[in-house]
Amino acid sequence: MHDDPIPGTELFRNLNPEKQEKVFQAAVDEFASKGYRSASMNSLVRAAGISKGSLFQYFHAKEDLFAAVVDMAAARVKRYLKRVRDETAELTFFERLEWLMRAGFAFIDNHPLLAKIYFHLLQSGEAPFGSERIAELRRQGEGFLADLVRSAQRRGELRESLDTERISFLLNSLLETLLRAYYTEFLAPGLGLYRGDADSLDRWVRTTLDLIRNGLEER
Amino acid sequence: MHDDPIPGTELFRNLNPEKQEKVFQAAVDEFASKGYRSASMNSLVRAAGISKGSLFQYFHAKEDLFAAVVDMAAARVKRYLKRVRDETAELTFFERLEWLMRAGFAFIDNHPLLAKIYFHLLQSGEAPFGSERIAELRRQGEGFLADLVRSAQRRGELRESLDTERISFLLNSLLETLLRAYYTEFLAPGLGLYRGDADSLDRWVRTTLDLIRNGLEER
DNA sequence: AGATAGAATGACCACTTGGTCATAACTGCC
DNA sequence: GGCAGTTATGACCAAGTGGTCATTCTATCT
Repeated sequence: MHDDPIPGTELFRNLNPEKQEKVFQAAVDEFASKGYRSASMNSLVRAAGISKGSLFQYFHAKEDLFAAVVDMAAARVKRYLKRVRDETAELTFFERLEWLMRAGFAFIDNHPLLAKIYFHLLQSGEAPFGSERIAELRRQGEGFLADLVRSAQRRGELRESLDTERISFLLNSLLETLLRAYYTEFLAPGLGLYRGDADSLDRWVRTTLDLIRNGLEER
Repeated sequence: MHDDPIPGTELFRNLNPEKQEKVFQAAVDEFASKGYRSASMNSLVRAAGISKGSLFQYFHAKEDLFAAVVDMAAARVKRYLKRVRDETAELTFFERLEWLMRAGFAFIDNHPLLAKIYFHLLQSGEAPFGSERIAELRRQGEGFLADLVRSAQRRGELRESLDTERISFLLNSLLETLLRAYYTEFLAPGLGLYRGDADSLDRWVRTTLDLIRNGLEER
């Protein structure tokens, strides 16, 4: 369906797809559960059931393998953002935000490991490549939100006076926290967000949207 | 002024204060710049100018040393929260929030390394002890915000219908992101928050408070 | 069956890790 | 000075790291 370009050395790209998949999936598992630094090529190799020599013939270095995994995660996220944007073009700003949140939860349900890698990178900055790449990923997410805000302003749904860029950053921060807490145990202890069921997520979505829409002040 | 209890073994507690300070400061430096896992006792020992044997006589394990550093950071944060609460008791909710944010920036200016350790722990969960300790630190911060919200509700400043706990979580998320981005380069690329000057912080404070107070909807 | 090219292997390398412990150095007391 | 008790030291340990490469295996073609 989505022909992602195959990463790695020519040798790896010529491998039969099942073996490619097995190796790549083992890498995703390893990086998702331990992060870049603590991920171990030895344990990866053990899990994938191949020899260390082979792995290093498929990817020249740990760094390259991680970059390939991140590329894939980022591409998936981008596709999901694009889909939300296109499918909600006719809706109001707050309806679009709601869609975005629910699609985010669904994305985590469908790709829990990729989501973990993606958000972990965004939050920790722990990566072999420079932080420029990370900043770029952030801009991608916030730029998407900024587009939503601007087009809502044009339609008169949001106040014209808003500081679009800063507001997008703050919105992004709210959504990111929510999504991270959905799969991270200690982020929202006792608040029913971690692995929450549909009802619980519903309340979170409503509460968050209400804050963003109306603020807290009594009037 | 604040007599924090001295951590470590009896031997360490009997050391002359300058040496205590030298060792502890080296630990703070190391954990702040590398996080728990990647912090190296070898490099710490080098920086402190003592032998490895001595360090392990002062603290039995890396884990103990880290716990001592975290205890100190958490105690400082707690004191700073208490101070804000007491000194702003007469102000309105939004004035108090503003104080809280500005005091947060000042805290980072005064204790950049401790702040880094504290927030890194809260965000990454990377610690030798269980996540219960981390959850407890989170509850401390969010509980503080929840108190502010509730007392403002009693005074009629905020809507009664608010979901206090969830709102506190969201507010905490906003403030935490802002403070983290103040000392982290890649979190808000190109938005003038990282190491921002007084004017820039001013805009951020105003924009954030405006969102929290009024929301985004045109009315 | 034999030759050849391509792929798989794991012993091996230099290096780092947290932690130990026999020994050495220093201290105050008689 | 000689002794005793305390503190400092760094060589050493087992385990782990990312990465290499000479060797072996395997599949294909003649």
